[in-house]
Amino acid sequence: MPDSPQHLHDVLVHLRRIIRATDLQSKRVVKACGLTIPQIMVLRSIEELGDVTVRKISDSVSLSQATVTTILNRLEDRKYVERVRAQKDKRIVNARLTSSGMEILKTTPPLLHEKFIDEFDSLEGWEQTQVLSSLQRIAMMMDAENLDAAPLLDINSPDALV
Amino acid sequence: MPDSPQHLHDVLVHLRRIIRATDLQSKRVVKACGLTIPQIMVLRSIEELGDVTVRKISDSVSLSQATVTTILNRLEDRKYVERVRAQKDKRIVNARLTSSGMEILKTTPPLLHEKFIDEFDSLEGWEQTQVLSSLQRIAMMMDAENLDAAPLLDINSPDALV
DNA sequence: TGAGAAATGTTACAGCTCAAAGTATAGGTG
DNA sequence: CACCTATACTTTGAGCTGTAACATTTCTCA
Repeated sequence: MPDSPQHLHDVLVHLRRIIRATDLQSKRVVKACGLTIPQIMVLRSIEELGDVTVRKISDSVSLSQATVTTILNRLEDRKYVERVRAQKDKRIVNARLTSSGMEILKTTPPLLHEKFIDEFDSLEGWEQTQVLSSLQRIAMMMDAENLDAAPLLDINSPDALV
Repeated sequence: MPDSPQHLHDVLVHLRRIIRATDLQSKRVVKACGLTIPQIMVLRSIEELGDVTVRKISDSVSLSQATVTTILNRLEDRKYVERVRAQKDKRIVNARLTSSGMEILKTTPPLLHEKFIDEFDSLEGWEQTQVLSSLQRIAMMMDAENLDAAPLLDINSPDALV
């Protein structure tokens, strides 16, 4: 008989450790290149999507619109990003990388700690898949916005893993 | 052949979604009981450990000492917690729940979203185990402080979980 | 056409989070 | 005792994060 309350407590503990590790890694990355992880994620998102609205960035990096706005403020202050208001619909603001923005992106280190990358790489393929699918499963289960998303996923079926 | 870079990117994306979901859940909890998740975790930690030092709380909830101090400040302002300086060693501060603190703890909702709890409960035992061990694995791999911690853990053995 | 609803983004605010610097105390060694 | 180091905690500063309230613009439909 599974001890769910205990498991749920353990889930909480591990999540906290993961969140903390992420914060610590962000500090390390700042020391290495002067940008935080969220800043880099926003920059990369702009690089990948081209001129892009705040809303799209926000979806792409899983941050609220307000958070993206404040991050963009800082990036704009530092001339890594320009805001361009759309002609057609003046509500819309498009973010665009400056040349400095493109340059600085080249200097950014990996966003996951080297230790993580090494250990993840050293896992067997099926282990990587398992970790990834568990992570995805947790992300979906925690996502209270999309209440119906869960049934769609079926990565955990044993067949998919071999 | 596993596509590690892609997997690592996916790891990052899922982690961000999980962190965001945690933030959103904290806001929901605040509305329900007036306390944030970190505040509740600190209160619970004190409840569980009795009079306890800042350092021990910090270890127990995976937050830096500085963060725990600021959380304690707020909890003390609201009379949920008292600080008591130790007689023997005056550097040490022990945190203690007040009676209001004990009361408020009884009103706190679960820290994981109900949707998560339901879905987690509905998983097969082995699936819960797999999710949990993946989570633990990730937490360990991300923990750059304890470089040697990984080999110690053996929670993955099936016996421990059934 | 004109009022209200909807969409896009920003601002205000409160709280979380860390590292680094600072304060106070304790312990050890000459 | 005097100094030096280590420990426990707090303060400071900067950034992240969300919600709610706001301004602006666009859309809808009567």
